Amino acid sequence: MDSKYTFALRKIALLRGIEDYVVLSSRELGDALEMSQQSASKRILELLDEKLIIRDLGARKQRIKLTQKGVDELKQEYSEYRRIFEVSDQITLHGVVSEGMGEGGYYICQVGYMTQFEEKLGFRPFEGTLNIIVDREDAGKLDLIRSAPGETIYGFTQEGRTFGRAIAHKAKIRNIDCAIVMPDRSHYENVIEIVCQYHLRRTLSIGNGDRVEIKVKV
Amino acid sequence: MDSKYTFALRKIALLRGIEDYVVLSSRELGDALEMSQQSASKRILELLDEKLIIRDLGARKQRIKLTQKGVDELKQEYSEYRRIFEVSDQITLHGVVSEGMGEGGYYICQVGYMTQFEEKLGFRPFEGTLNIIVDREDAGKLDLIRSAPGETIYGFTQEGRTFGRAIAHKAKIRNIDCAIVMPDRSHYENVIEIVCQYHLRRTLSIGNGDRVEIKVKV
DNA sequence: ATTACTATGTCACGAGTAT
DNA sequence: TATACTCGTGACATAGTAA
Repeated sequence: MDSKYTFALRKIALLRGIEDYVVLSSRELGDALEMSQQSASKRILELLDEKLIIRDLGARKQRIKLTQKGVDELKQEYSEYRRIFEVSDQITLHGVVSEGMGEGGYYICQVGYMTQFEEKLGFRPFEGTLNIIVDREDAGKLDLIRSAPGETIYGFTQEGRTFGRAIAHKAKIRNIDCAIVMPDRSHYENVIEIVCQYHLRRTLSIGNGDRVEIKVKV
Repeated sequence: MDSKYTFALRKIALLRGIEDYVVLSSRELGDALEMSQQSASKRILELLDEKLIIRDLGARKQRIKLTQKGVDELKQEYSEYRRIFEVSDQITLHGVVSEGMGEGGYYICQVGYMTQFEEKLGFRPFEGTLNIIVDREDAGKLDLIRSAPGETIYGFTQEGRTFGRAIAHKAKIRNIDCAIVMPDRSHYENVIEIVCQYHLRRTLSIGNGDRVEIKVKV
């Protein structure tokens, strides 16, 4: 990706062009990018061509908004910066214990997953997962974790049913070894599932609504 | 600052060129930047010219390292990304209460400061500051706070002595209004000073070594 | 006021090559 | 092997201007 494009995208994003359309004339963008109105206009056309932004060209003023592709492009650069400046090899997530839908438990019990967990994480998980709703302010850390390699848990098919690929990241909760398991496809959710050798609710005496801290290795 | 320069700086930083010299041939940099060896060589000369990197040109291999100016340039872009993706209007700092040197208390008692605090923060500070050693993982948040406007507390001269300018950022500690006060010149320290209407150690029953959370408005 | 086309000038890129 | 020079080509920025 050309750095000229992300530079322009970043300036548009700073004007809140991620959440919604933002009124932005080519002159204003030119001022922000320290270039002429003509060049800014051309840059906008290029960004449109690359499908990094979409535009609502009204009679008098155009309104601009980043596409998902544009947002993803910026998130990738943001991840690079985090890798540069957050040198620590662990990321601390804060959140609260949630009921969850019990689904995770059903999935991880599948022998196709279990053997991989034992092999790649070094423990055989308790047959259930602990769901954590991660604090809004830590949502960015989830992207950072998603961009880390982790342990790949391969998918498989059993009795005609498909079980998808997942990525496990080794972690600790109150100094107990565990792992957070994320579906392969980025979900952009703020709920994570934790697998652990022990029954965490009982072992740590925690229940729904309790605040917890998870240290994820990256 | 040209986006081409920060793009190159970022790639060098990802190779750990912030902490120490990194062996990096012009061909390798060219590969990382998706450009020719010749252009990468030219880019290196430009970065040297702008004093964004320094180089140790050995007989066979050159070693490259970012200068402070180069690091600052990247930090500024990083702050922009944080402003984009950490949309919350408050930043939560974690840290532990520290003894401090008692200096802060002497400074803020000066009437030249006190009147400004009353006017700009809406309370008359208790005559002393609470020092917090901010967790290493939250160090980046301090940069983000420094890049926010805050309330400027002007310097003055009294009895031949100069009292410098400072920036106050409104904050809350356990839901009590307070403010963190930072010297104008970036110190890159991880200790912050908190001023508050009340004697925080007594009001909150906290002492040296206790963990606290401060929510700073930005 | 806008956006964006065309013409023109500048400079960035890379091939070839010297060191 | 390296780095980095010269130089031809073209991509990119801007001025002028149309719509």
